[in-house]
Amino acid sequence: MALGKDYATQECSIARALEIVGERWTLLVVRDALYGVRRYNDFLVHLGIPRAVLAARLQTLTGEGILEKRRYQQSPPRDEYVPTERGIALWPTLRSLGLWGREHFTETQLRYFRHVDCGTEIGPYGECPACRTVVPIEDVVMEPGPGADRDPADPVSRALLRPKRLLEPLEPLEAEPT
Amino acid sequence: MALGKDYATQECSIARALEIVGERWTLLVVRDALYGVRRYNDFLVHLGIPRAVLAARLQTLTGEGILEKRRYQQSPPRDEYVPTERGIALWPTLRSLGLWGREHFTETQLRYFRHVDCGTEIGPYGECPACRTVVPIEDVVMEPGPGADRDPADPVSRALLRPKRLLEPLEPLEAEPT
DNA sequence: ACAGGTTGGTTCAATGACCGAACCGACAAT
DNA sequence: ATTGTCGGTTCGGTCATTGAACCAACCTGT
Repeated sequence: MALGKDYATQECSIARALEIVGERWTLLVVRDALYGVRRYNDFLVHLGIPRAVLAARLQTLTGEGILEKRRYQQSPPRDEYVPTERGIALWPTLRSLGLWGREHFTETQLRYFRHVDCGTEIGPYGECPACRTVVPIEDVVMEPGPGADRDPADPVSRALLRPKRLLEPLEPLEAEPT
Repeated sequence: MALGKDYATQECSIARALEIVGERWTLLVVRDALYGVRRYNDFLVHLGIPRAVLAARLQTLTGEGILEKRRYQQSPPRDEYVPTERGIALWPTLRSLGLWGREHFTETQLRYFRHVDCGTEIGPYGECPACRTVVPIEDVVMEPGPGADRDPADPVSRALLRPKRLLEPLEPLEAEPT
């Protein structure tokens, strides 16, 4: 993570994890990837991240096996970045970080996460309180909450406004009627 | 968090959380606080963090209500930094981040976390698999695993080597016999 | 054939965060 | 009076981040 790059003296898996995903923007890139963002330009407009930083982060994330760069069309050559198992494994951390942020620093709820089978909101440990099972990430549906901006500027935010499963790519991104 | 300081365009509780605890060192300071570190100097030697950065982090953490600065002796005036409820609420996030780091980037286990009532190792969701309950942080005992350094240089690491409950202050810190 | 747009980058100067070392003030012990 | 400890602050140098500009490959429309 920047500068010293490592937490040299730390003998700790938390420090180890932070060396990899602790840099600025990194976890937000992973979050977006789990939300279904795949393409360089979509990350760019959704995050408002400087291009150089995005390129650097995508490179280290693919280097660490958290995202995978995958060619999805030959001409013109276009790549997408897809979360690997290792990236997906960050979901509990991101969920609990988001929960903490919401409970302590946000007035209104910005998004709901629900169990696709029953519509129940996911509990604090990632479980469905109704079904009493841990909900795998691909069975989580995300939808906007009362605090969400109904008319965001960028098309990616707008696409994320309609309910969708996590991990499901946000492909079509059809042009809007003005 | 540094530079832009905020993730301006992000309307997201994860981004909000990262604005507060996403800076370099911050989460390691909180981790140490949960492990029982209380005093400026103990953070300093245990983390190997620059003094100025530590001072800055402690200030923002107390400012955000994550740690509380508390005078514990009058002369000479000495303060300790204690995690508040808001700081304690970061435990699930830190635990799951550490779990991710261990599973994906570490060969040997550096620490065990066990349920004090039964000695069972805490499960991936913070639960005790034997008792089938979520274990509150003060009922978690931390002890070194096979990968831990048996003879670390700084006294704080050495104090953390013997099993102790989380949150329990690591006070005495007796001088060592040479 | 050519202009212009889209995508996915790289380069660069300026800014700001972080680093380590030095310094400082309050107090205690000798 | 000197030395040591604790909890900082200050400071110059280094390194990461930023935003803007540039670039190359390819496509589309005319």
